[in-house]
Amino acid sequence: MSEPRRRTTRQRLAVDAVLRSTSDFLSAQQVHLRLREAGEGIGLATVYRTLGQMFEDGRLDMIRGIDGEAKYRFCTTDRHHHHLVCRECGSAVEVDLPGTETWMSSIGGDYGYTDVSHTIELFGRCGPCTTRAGGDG
Amino acid sequence: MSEPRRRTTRQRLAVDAVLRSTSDFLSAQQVHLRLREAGEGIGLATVYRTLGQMFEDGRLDMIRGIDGEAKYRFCTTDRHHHHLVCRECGSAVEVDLPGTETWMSSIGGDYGYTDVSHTIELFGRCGPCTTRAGGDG
DNA sequence: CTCTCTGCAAAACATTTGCAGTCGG
DNA sequence: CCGACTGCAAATGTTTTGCAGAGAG
Repeated sequence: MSEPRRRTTRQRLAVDAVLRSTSDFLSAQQVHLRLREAGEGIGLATVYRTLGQMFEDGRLDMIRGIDGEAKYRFCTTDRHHHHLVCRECGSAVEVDLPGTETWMSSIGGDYGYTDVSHTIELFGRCGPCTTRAGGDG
Repeated sequence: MSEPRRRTTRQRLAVDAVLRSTSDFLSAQQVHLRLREAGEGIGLATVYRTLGQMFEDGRLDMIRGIDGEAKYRFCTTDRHHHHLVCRECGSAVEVDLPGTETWMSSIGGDYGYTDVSHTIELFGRCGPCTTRAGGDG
């Protein structure tokens, strides 16, 4: 029942550092690539395992990209919140959707559902990318 | 430019029938399994291709399950809407979230984002499953 | 010393693609 | 007849797992 103790290893610190160095969501593959580029010797499997553990420990936010791959980022707050992610450059901002929690739960109740959770993801084009893209997609 | 003509084949009709026989979201694998069980000779690839085409033609709704796999269901309405899916049995109901479209767009605008789209998925435990599960999760 | 963590490669999965034969219109 | 459709299997790409050795506490 009790979760195993987590050790402080170089690999773990490296993954931690990569996530801290950006505010964007990164997939395990992306984290692994950055680590390799930085000269850190680390296996892909280790990155997957580490990310998964950090997520379970509640230290990371996880969203699913449009293709369904998991992407992670450090939690900025401990409150439940959502993200507005740029479809082009990947930058993301945390957005607060006041009243959503209550609203979603009540809707579930209307249909007789209990233990309702939700996934809300906003995708758009950020200011810089909008300017860059111009009027034609 | 013009999309290719779609032919009426036995396989296509079979996939169509499976989707019509339920109100739940089914993955390509699930559709394939049901077809096989029903004695329909059909390849997995064909199911994937057919489902993909039907989705492109706007005849199916697609959501991503918790594990990230694509699941499809017939569109009941042509309006944009969301789904409340039972985490245990997979049954789903379409829910209308009045004002959400406008709200989401305006939030995107607050952060300088344009062309904002959203993904909202509600997961819960339906009435029957709640009763069945009791107090222990 | 003990037990978690690591790396590598194979495994497990979902989904896509190449190709030659089939069949709808 | 023409070419879209089909099945199969190989190819892809992501994530998980088995196992023996390394290192944290």
